[in-house]
Amino acid sequence: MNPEAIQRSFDGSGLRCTPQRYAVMAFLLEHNRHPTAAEIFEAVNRVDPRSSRATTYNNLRDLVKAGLVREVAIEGRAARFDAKGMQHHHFICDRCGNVEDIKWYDVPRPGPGSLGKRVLRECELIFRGLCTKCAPRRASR
Amino acid sequence: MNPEAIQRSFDGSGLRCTPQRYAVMAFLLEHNRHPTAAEIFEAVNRVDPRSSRATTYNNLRDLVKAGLVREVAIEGRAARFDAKGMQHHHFICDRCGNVEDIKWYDVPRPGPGSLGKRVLRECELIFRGLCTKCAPRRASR
DNA sequence: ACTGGTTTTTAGATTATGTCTAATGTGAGA
DNA sequence: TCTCACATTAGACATAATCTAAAAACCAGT
Repeated sequence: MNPEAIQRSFDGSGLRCTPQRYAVMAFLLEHNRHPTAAEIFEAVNRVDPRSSRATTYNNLRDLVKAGLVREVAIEGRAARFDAKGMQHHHFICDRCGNVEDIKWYDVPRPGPGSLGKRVLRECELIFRGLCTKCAPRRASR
Repeated sequence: MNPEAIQRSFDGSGLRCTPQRYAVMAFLLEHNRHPTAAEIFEAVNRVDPRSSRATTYNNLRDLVKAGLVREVAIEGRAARFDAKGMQHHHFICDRCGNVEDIKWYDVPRPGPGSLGKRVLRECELIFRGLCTKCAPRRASR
């Protein structure tokens, strides 16, 4: 996604394109590392303009609410963030907690019988195990 | 699951069957409400014997490590716990954060091509939307 | 029953993560 | 230019969970 596209996605969600917000989005788009809020904060502050911690959290929240970014909660660790580019599934490493993308494929939805009156918005598949780096030393945590 | 079965499942994992640990497991088994650690702590302490907060957390961790209990991380909220009885999927409410069980059905696994050298342990499906209680007032958070 | 070693529990301090507050800054439209 | 809603900020605050160090419970072997 290029700068203008980021602009446009902000416009479409009624979000101003501030330098701080732009920096967060741009960082997420050019790293599919699924960083934590703390990592994003640090990264965008290694280059100007300076952004505060509160602003980083505010912007992440706004972007998630706008549907431009996905938040991934992980047991016992900080949440991770992920620009919603192409659809994909997630692989979460038991050992290091890193999140990696798995090529998207379609998932069968539950029958209306088991959903009842619930309103389904999305449906995500999460794989767990050991990532490429951790698999060799199949250690405990 | 009856008391002896709980005993046996503890034995099988090398965990002593202490009153505090038993209380946690029994509570999880008789409520499929997916309570938070705080709720479990409060609940087991409404009846004797008293269990401390640290012990509740310790025991939950032990049970998760032993594979008897599942932990479900939820964005912006406390983790929830779930005795692993029958296999099932999870529905997480966008509005109230409650977790509900969805009848299990088999999920296609990714091809070995997209997994690479990763070691797959499990594969869970998470549905999001509004639960039965929240669907009527389809509000924002 | 006593000993020694392991596991478990405990209260409270501590850490980690994220949110809130109140003041200040910024920019788009009248 | 004025105005007002939106953004940013530093630091206080809140919440969830973990850690620490000491005491207690438990078991196996004697």
